[in-house]
Amino acid sequence: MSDIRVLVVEDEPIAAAAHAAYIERLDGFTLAGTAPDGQSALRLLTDFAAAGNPVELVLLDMNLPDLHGLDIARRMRAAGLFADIIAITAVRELNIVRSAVATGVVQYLIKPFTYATFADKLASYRLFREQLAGPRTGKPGAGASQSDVDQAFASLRAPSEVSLPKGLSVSTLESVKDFIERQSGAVSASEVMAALGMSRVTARRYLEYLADAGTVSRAARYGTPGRPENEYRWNRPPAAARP
Amino acid sequence: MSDIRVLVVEDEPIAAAAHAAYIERLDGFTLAGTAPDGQSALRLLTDFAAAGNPVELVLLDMNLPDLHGLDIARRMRAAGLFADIIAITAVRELNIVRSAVATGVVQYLIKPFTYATFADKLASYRLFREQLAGPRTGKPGAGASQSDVDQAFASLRAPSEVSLPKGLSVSTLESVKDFIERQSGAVSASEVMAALGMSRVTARRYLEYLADAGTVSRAARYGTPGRPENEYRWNRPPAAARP
DNA sequence: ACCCTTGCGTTCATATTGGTCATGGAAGGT
DNA sequence: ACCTTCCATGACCAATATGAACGCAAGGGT
Repeated sequence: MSDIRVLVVEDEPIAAAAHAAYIERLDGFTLAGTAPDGQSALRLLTDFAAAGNPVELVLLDMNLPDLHGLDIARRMRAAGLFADIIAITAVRELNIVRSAVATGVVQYLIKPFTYATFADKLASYRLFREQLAGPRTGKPGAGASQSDVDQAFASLRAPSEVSLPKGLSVSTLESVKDFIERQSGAVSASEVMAALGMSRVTARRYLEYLADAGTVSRAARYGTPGRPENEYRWNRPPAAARP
Repeated sequence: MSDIRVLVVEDEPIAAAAHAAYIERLDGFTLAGTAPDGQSALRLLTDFAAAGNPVELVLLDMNLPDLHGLDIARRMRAAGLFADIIAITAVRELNIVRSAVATGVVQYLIKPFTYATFADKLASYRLFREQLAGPRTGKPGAGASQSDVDQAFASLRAPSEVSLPKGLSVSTLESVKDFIERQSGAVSASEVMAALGMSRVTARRYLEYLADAGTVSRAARYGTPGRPENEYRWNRPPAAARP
């Protein structure tokens, strides 16, 4: 099977270059081009399709200078462009997700994401494509059964598995991240311990990991007797993906 | 949450009546109308949307006298109609599935199907909608994390009893599901083991499958020494009214 | 200025559970 | 009656939060 042709749509040059580099690093994918805004993206897609060399997958940023990503998706469908779309966005609005799904968005990436997450999403998409191409070897083009379709859908929508350092669990990390994000100001390790019902050591270890990852920032808190306490504050996510 | 309004598009009167009856039998869904062909379906959708009472889900037969289902989906998107689509077809062509996904088809049913399959697909769609409405309690529109989106997508896929993974039996799964549903709070794998008289490995495997399918949610239980224990909670918010 | 108090950072060993592999036994087909 | 298939089980190893112990850096009293 030939490679899947990908178009990167991203207005920020740094992020666009990063995504393009990601694509070329991956096996089974080929970069068809990049576009900085919606109009040029639609023009590129139309040109490629007219040349008989259509783009099959679009990495689509939702926030573009001229058009919203959902508008681009809608115009693509109206123009008969059936490329699949992986949405990339920094706005974490859940109500957009449903509209995105309705316009044929197959994956949804929230910035900032790591390369592992990115690769995982694209790998699951490739698996989805492969399962649709030939679900069963003994059935030469006979047709698909319900379970074949189910399996293809399942591989497309399987949750990602991120690799964490030893000693940390995914669910605990999610709890801690969720708690810090809800707080308006900074939190200390003891406050996390009390709020989540975990031990001080555990809370501190996860906070330290998040500080190393850059998700939270760390500062000392003075003024109280005793050894100064570290306080952690949620960082606004940067616009670019972190590798 | 109010019911999900459904439009049935099917040219065969018998099948249309059957699907309509299915919808009305299901909890959480309301039949908005039926249409025998593509033109009337589009007109109905437009009228409902103009009346401020839009259809949220379309059961769309692929083979209609005037238009193909994919054409209807394409025109819907072009007209700005963002209703989700569950495709129903007798033609088992896999290459259509990809185009269907690109136009926002969330589920794919192959005729003939049983009522159980039908109900299962719609139940997973409803769970998807609920998770997008409020992914986590106590988070008033703060935003979604990557895992929230992943979980919503995961609930949309269909790993139901139609395609059980190897190593699981239907009867055991029913026992486990019944037990968890009866519990008010969360249960651990060990409690399921003790209550149902099965081994810990078996209990854990079924709980893990249910968590993966989105039927139950998984969380860590802290406070006790030793490795944290996973607790599983039935994932149904029917009476849990969120302020 | 010195020392004591205070509370957190840090480092282990420990207690449990999660995850995996190979085995046993039962059900159904031939 | 034999064989295949399939699911539950038991035992193993790996993983992860906890608790105690120790050290450290500030504040406050003398």
